[in-house]
Amino acid sequence: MDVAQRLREQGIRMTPQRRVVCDTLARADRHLTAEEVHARASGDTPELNLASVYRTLALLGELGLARQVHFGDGRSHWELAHPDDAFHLVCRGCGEVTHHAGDLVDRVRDHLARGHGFTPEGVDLVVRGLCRDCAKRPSPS
Amino acid sequence: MDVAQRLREQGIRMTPQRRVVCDTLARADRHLTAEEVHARASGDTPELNLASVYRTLALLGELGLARQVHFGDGRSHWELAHPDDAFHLVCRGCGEVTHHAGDLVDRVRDHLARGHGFTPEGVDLVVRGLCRDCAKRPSPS
DNA sequence: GTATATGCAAAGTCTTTGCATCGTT
DNA sequence: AACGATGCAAAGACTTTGCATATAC
Repeated sequence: MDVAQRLREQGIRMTPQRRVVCDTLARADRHLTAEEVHARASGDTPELNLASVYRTLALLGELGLARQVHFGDGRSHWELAHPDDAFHLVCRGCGEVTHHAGDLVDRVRDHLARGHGFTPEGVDLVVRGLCRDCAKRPSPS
Repeated sequence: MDVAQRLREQGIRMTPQRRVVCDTLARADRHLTAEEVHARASGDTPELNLASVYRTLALLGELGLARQVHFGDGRSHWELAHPDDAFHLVCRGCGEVTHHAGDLVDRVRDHLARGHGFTPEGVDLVVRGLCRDCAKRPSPS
């Protein structure tokens, strides 16, 4: 975890709480809400307050170390920032969220870069629908 | 406005409040939050409660007549559903949100349709960055 | 006339903030 | 030792809900 270093460079302190939040995100198999980070991390050593989770997630976001994703359920979901710009498939049936690799996000960037005058900084691509398994079953809606 | 008809088909009643919300969305130059719809519509004839705005927007969303977009500011923004699947450019500088036409959203659909087992129902593509004007000025961050 | 929609106010979620205390540097 | 981070609790922002009343069909 080079987060400690990144923090030190910025004159920001590393604390057990921040470490736990980072580790939890790193270990996560999927995107976590603040509440979920808190739940998973509370098993760990230090007491961890939900407010601190929110503060840490915001901090990681500002530093570009974590990314906030909106799936349309009214909450924020977080993941460690990836170098590759995958996008998200959210299944309406089982709620599963999967990454989908591809160059689509890059293509969006390229497209905009070509004389449209808009400088893209972040691309959020979320596709909602039904995953293979849920499409087979009788539709949940 | 054929919304009245669409509602009747579903056995749902048309009311002045619902009409006002639809008209407000139709007249809107941009995506409106529930609060904004309420503010703009309150000048109109009937009393209009914010709760009814929320209820109407949800209804229109279910019927596929309006679309809910998340710009990452914690609120929902609404627009009448377009036939064309444009995506959204959100400027970090001035907050302006513009539609950007193109076949990118269609390409996402096509891509997924080709043997990935995921049935896309809705594609949310939001690009955050700086618009032409704001990019010229000293960066706001 | 009847079932549905509205208004109002209260409650619910998710998130942020103020402030005293604790802990990293 | 000093300043930033945490915990706690309270407040804030947005949205939903319960219930009596009004109203579209």
